[in-house]
Amino acid sequence: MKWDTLEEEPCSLARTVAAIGDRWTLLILRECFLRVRRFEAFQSSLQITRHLLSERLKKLVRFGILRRVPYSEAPKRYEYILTQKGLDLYPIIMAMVHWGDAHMGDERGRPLLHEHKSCGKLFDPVMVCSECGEVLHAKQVHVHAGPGRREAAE
Amino acid sequence: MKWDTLEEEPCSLARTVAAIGDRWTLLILRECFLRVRRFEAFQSSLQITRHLLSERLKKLVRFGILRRVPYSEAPKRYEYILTQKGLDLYPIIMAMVHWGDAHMGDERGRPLLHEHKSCGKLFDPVMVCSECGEVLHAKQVHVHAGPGRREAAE
DNA sequence: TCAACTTAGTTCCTTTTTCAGACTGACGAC
DNA sequence: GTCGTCAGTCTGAAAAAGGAACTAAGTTGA
Repeated sequence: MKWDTLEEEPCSLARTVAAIGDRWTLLILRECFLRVRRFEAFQSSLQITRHLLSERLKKLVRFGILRRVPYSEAPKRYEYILTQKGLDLYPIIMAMVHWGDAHMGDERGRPLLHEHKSCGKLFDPVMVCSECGEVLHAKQVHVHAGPGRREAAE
Repeated sequence: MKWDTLEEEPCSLARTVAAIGDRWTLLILRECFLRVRRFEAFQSSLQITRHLLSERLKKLVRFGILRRVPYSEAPKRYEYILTQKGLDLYPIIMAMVHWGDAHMGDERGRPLLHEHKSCGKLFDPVMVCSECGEVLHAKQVHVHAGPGRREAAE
């Protein structure tokens, strides 16, 4: 498969993978949600090579997930800020954190705890059905081909 | 960063990324949730090289996400089935599919539609707070260092 | 004024991964 | 006995990632 055509596949997972489906990109996004915004800050907290960081940030900007915003005119300096499209990745990141908490933990306990400001409690993210509000399980879901799949098949 | 030490980082996202954070692994998991189980079936639907497929399946088995189960004794043939740990990845996959639907779509419409068997409706997955049931947004969440982070810092 | 520092990258070379495709081995069917 | 199926392994070439030095523009401080 050619990774540059992945985003045109008639599969939303493949398209998401095209945008954020590699190790560094996911770790960069973690930092974004922890309010890291600047090149040097990403580099030193992730120990990613400057080359790759530069490339990945460009890609995230190209996909409209980050915005490159000047914060200083002279010298020209930019920071990288999540767009709404980027903020919408939050459920993905939280789902991954939650799975890691549940299945990849060690005896030391959770690395991070999450507090919901609205209710003031420590919480876990739970995925529910938009229609009935019940917790979702893989076996309770039936998949149908949608219009985008049927057209692609023609 | 050395990818083989990623799973020991005091960060649940990093540990999840260590297990499933690459392009092929995510696509293989998509197939698993679409009930694909056999080597040849993965290979032909993904067009992944046999070498990589073999490697990725081994890794998923090593992490306890898939189980390699014989379905024929002579000749010895195996299929790969999601364990509970693997099934628990469902919210991650669904969150990615949903984001792709919302932000990476084209004029043809959604590739797949999801029906919730319990309520019979087409739905979107929504992430809510386990404590109050409200929809989660990044800005409504405050992060604290947990025991696993504090010990790692010592 | 000049050296040192900061920030955001780019360049160059080496090492590691991935890719494409051929090959293996055990069996079953014809 | 040869063709087909399934689940892989092997190999050499191409692409991606890693490591470290370098650039460029401005700032600070002595």
